[in-house]
Amino acid sequence: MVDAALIDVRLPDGSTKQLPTGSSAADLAAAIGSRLAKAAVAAVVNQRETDLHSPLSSGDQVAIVTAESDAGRHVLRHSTAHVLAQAVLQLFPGAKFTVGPAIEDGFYYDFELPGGRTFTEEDLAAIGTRMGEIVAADQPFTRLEMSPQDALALFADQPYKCEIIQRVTSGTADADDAGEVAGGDTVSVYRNSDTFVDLCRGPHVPSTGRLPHFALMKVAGAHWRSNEKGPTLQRIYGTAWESKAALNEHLVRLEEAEKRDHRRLAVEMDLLSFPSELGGGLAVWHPKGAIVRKLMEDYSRERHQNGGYQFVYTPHLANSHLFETSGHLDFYKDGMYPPMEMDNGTYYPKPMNCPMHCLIYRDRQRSYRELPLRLFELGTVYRYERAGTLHGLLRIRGFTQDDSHIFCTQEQLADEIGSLLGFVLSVLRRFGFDDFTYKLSTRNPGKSIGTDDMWDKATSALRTALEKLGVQYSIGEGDAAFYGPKIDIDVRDAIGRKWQLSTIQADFQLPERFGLEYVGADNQRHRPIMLHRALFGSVERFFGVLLEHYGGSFPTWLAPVQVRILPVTSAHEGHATSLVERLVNEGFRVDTAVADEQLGKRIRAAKMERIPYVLVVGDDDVASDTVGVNPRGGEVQRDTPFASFLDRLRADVREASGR
RNA sequence: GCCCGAGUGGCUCAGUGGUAGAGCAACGCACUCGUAAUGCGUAGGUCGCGGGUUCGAUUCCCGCCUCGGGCUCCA
Repeated sequence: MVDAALIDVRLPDGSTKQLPTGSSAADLAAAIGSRLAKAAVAAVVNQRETDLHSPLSSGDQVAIVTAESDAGRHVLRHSTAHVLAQAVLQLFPGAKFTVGPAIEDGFYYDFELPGGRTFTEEDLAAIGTRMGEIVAADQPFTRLEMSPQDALALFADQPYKCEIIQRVTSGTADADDAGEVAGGDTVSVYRNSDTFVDLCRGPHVPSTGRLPHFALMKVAGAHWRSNEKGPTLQRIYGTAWESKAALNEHLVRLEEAEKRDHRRLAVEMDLLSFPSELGGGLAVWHPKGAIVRKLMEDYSRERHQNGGYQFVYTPHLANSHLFETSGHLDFYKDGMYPPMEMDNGTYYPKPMNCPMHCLIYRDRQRSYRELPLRLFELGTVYRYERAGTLHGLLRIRGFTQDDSHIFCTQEQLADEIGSLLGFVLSVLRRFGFDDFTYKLSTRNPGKSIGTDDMWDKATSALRTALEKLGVQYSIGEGDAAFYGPKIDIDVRDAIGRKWQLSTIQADFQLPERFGLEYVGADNQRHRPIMLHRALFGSVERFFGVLLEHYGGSFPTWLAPVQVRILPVTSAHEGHATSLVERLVNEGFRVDTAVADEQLGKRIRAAKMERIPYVLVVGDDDVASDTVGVNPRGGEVQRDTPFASFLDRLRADVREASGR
């Protein structure tokens, strides 16, 4: 006998809870506990996200979404975007609002202001203040569902909202629209007040009073529906969190990231520069940056040498025929530097090294016994990146790839990719990265060449390698290069940011286009498969990422200056110089600073330069061949025998470099 | 490429319709010092570039360049 006044709902832990008929998810949360009720922002009922106050039915599977979960923050941010929109519409009569989704760490909302007005910093402050008032007013988020016709009438003076409604009704909605509506023949809207209502699928927090921990971050231009030719809108970025502490933590993280900005550190540490006389996106390396880069490259060469690679060199320019053969001129002409007309031909700076490596392969007949043939080059390429996209070392026009092309047989493919993955990870680990994520990118039919069969084989070889490695990976549908599928490896840095670095790409197309062959054991001609792969990706970009990862404090094996020796007074300068010599003879990078400034000041200068070891030598040290060791981030140790310090230094370098 | 913002000594920044200032860095002198800033002094800028308005522009206007934040793009 079922009590009609009660319903049973199922909870995530498998238990059931009995509630009065007509109870909402909010009532359920309250019935479970007051802490949960306080943290609840939305609910998942039968796998569908919904508002906290939507009524439950018997048999529903219900999970409460709390503010400190990823899903909960997403709801907070999306709701805060509505508060932002309300504030802007109030403060800027005639403003049109478009879309305002939650994004990683925050949200944005795009507007069109009357007369092409733009937001200023002062506007941002005023908008923030008005948002605070809306939060204080604790307006409810009330969901309403209506027909598209009624919705069009409701948003009659909001052309962007009408466009979204029309697109959804006509069945041409895309991912941009999906967050905005309920789907089907019903349009859902959320009303906050008599004057503010926004098109939205939801869910939302119960009321604006739940949203006090927000901050507006910046204003930017953006295009309607991401279309470069569409209207330019004014975008406001903001962030919102479940607590004051979480918001502050986020702001501190941003500050930390700013301190680590590689462009700032590169100037501060005198590593490299971008002279405007050179042109945008082109860097020159100063001695201190160059030494670090050389060490990185040396390490790379050593690993490749031991990994069965053969080194090659190729020129920076090539006749246009080469890039016609490779297909680059068909697919990436816009991204290539413009051509030079010379003698009887047209020449282009190379955007990639692979065509030239194909020519090396094709120079003579190859036997299956030579495969896999692994060619390696630190090859400098030039790509015409659009002016607005350049960004320090991370997006640059002239850069050097640690580029390898591996020619192998179909049968060798899966194994080769497998061992490549291991090789890539082991090299990255030496640079302090140990948190990786993997993405398998698949074919984009409109932007690729080759047969389905080729693509299927290559894709499954990559997938097999990932599965053998036993790692989680995501699929980038349609993200592949035009010539084949790929695996991209992202690393997470010291402060948790993700960077895309390494890539392994299968290529059935270039061997075809260049007519590459090998003679098999069967004495027949076969077509090899080619793998493109880069570990650093671009040496410049990798250097920039490393600089941010280490915050400028390079590990000892990479530090431009590893040891600075400071004589306490001029009387100890001779001794300091002899220690420099002893360490230089051991292959270390060491210098000294004469005693014409006070010791404290010289120590401070060395610390600011992030030198791993500062050695102080005075009377006692001269007498007994000891040093005072002041290590970066450690405790000062007086009277350390020089020989012990030398051991420590050697161990430090060996450990950090993995050699 | 598009939208917004910014360009003042090597760096960080102040300032004004009447041809510019601070701190740090550099250099010089004195101090010779035991673990994150000794004192005094000197030098250094055609105020991003070009044009216009003005008796006079670093300042106001226009164009360009470079940089920054986004959009788009990223083989």
